[in-house]
Amino acid sequence: MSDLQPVRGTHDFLPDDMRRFRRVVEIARATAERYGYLEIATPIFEFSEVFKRTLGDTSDIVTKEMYTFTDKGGETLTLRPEGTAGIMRALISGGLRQHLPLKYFTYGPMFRYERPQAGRMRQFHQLDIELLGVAQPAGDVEVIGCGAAILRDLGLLDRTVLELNTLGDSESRAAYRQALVDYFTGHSSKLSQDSRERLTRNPLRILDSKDEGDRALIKGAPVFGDFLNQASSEFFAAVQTGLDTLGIAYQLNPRLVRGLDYYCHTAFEFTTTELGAQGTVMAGGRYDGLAALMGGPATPGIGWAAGIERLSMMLAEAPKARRAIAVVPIGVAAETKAAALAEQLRRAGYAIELGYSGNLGKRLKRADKLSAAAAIILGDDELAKGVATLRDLDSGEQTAVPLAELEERLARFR
RNA sequence: GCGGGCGUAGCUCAGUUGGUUAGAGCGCCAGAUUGUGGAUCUGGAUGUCGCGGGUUCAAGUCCCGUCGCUCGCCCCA
Repeated sequence: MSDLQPVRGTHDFLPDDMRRFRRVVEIARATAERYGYLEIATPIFEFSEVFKRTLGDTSDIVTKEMYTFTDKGGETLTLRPEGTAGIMRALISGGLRQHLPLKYFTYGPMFRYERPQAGRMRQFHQLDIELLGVAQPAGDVEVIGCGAAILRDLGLLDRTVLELNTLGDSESRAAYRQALVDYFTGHSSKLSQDSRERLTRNPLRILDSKDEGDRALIKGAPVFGDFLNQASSEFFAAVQTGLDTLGIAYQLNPRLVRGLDYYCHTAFEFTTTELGAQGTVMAGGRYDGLAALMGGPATPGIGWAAGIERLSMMLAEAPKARRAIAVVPIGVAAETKAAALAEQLRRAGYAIELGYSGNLGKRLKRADKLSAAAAIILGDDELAKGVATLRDLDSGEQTAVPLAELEERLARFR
């Protein structure tokens, strides 16, 4: 393996990629702010226990996908595979419970040792929204509504489908889980290899199997609705009513399951058919049991994570870079003057490109390549008269402008 | 972790049943144009043929391994 290759599953963000990335983050941040979510950031690594305890011993993330290492002090640390556990840790360790309810927005890199695929990287980036301390279904509705609003503001909402399900409370889920295990154990000889393993690890996952044989069996499987206790049913009904009120379209998907153990009640995913196998663009749910799982006081929570790269891929075009203005000196004397002028204009708020070498033609060519909006040409003729030649690079028109008036005459190229 | 497809110039690709110095378009550089970009014309440079090994007189081409990308499974955002 060459040292000059990027590490498998990582990639560089070049300016075009970075502008897409920033558009996603900036729109998400602005929209989340309108919903009252405040931006925070937590470390990208934590003590491994933070993730081990919360994500469940059987999840693939914990059993084979974590980037775990020992630091020089002998501590076992893990590069975060997801964002929620770190935020919950911050809530507990920072004594933030006294301020509940809390509404946080964050984004940043996550790390999972997975087989890379389009839309699936070993270092990838997520947006994250968490609403902590709200046990009411109104919280679920707001969190989903905020996610929908971000997708709408990105122009992507009508290219996704919101799938919705409930996992019930722990009592309902335990009963249903047992019923599923009983049912599938009775037919285990007909189950696929994958699903036989899921039977012990995460039986709910079998419902989501793509195997044809499994699907036939699933048709006869117990239905979760029959196992939801009254409280869980009412909670789910309230969430649906809330979404209806806001005019947020969704499809009920009884096979929608969460990968992580701490979820309960509402589970949802915004999915698209445009990204191949990695169709989930934003997903989340309620995690009332998480805080207790971490050893803190019980604190209800609901949130979602969205894949920034996946959203970026759906953006039709990279946003355009800001168009600069090129300062083009001709000759040694002008060169010095140009540097000073460039600095002056930058301080005044303009984006200035200063070619570093070459004659007039070369520098204009470079300005054109950068898609500069205008060029300020400074030569001996101009210096003698105390003017600059201002050239509009779109129309080709150019005029002599006294240096003292340059700043204001540039305003239309800002 | 499992299965399929693919790696030739910066990019998109061509390269006949193995056969001399590996090609095209786009892009890049230079000149036509020493004070005027985009268009055009002329010229130029592209390259460990992913990497390593094997077969052969001879390998971009065949075989094995490996790395990477990709599609699906798994998992998940």
